[in-house]
Amino acid sequence: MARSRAKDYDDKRLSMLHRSAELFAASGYVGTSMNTIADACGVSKALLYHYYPDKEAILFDILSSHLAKLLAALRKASAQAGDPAARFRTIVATLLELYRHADAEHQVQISSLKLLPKDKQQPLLASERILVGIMSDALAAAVPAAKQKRVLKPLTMSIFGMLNWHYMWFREGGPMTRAEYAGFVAQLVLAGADDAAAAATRPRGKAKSAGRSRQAELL
Amino acid sequence: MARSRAKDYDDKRLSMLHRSAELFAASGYVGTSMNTIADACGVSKALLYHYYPDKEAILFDILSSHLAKLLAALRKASAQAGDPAARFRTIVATLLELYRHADAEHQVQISSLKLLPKDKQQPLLASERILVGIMSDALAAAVPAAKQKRVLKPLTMSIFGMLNWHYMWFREGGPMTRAEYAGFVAQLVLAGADDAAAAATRPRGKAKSAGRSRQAELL
DNA sequence: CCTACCGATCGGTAGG
DNA sequence: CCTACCGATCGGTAGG
Repeated sequence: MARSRAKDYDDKRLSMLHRSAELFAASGYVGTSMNTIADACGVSKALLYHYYPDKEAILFDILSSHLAKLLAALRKASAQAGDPAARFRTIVATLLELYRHADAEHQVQISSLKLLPKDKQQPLLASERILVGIMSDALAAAVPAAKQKRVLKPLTMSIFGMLNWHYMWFREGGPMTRAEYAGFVAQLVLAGADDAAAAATRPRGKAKSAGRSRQAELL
Repeated sequence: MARSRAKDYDDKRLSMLHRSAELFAASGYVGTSMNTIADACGVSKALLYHYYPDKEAILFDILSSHLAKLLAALRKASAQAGDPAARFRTIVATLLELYRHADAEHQVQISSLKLLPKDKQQPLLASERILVGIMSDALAAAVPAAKQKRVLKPLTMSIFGMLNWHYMWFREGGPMTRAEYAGFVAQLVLAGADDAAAAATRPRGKAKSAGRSRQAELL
């Protein structure tokens, strides 16, 4: 029964990984002891050390499996057929949907990735950069202004800002569904980015309204 | 010389507070020891305990003085004369400008406020709620769609998402100045929010372009 | 304002 | 001889 044993082993490992992420998210990485993790997972500390050589390996596994999931899904979404705007919308919706059960992993990524030694950070940061690149490429195809070099990065990071901040306030059963909020963010960008890019070239300008600045852009 | 003694005391306290925020931002609250803080500030641990009764008091002071600064500046900005769009732009620019020298405090707010006991969190969360309220009010006045109850919170939090995420990527000397990025964010919202609000009512819709969805909104 | 410490708890490992 | 695990405890360091 080596096969089913291995499966149990992996199920248990994944469940321990998620529980650890929840504890790290709530109390911080250093603030969560191996004893606490073991207790919360209902295993002995010795068993915990059977799965992971040390605490750092747990943190690394949380982040690398989280980022691997995001990367696989966004690669798939960005390869879909259809026009650039639809592809951009799909990428935004896919990312927000992936966050549904990964709030803890997401918070750990934000606040604890930097606690790893540099050499363990490196492959994780590389994955993050690829994710950003997928979003940037989709934007450059879907939004005219995003083709300007000075606009692409701020616009890309604005979208990650909106999506990556959602864990702070978004609640299931709130004013919008998850899919609705994804549509909201995507459309905010599709409808507003060109105007925003024009506005950012003259930050001291006293444009009286969005309408006026839209006209200015069209000149 | 009680006066200048008091001044020195306060200068020293503020400088220790900022240095502590930097250490907390880099290594986490639990991951930063009182010995490390004392060494980094060039004082003995005993002197550190002369300024603060315990480690928790340092964290609380970092957050409460940071939030007090934000609150005072945003109250002033929201009281300015002018049309609603200009006031909204000013609020966004003010917030981003305040973040210029407060990256560490900002990161500590995001990742360590929750480590305080509930009763110490409470006044800080109340300040955060007032900040959100100032932004919401400015939005409701400047953006037609923001008057819809289901739109106001997601839109408000999208703006905080963009602004509060900037520490992750924004660098002085990058593609945009701070003021330019503030103008970019404000205009993205002013030009795109009404479209976005319309899009979020039918997230599965396959609108072919921003133009089409703008028309749909006007019907 | 320092050195010398404390009770407790940390991450990690022993024997079986 | 291996793996999967346990109760107990190691040497060092934390906040105070």
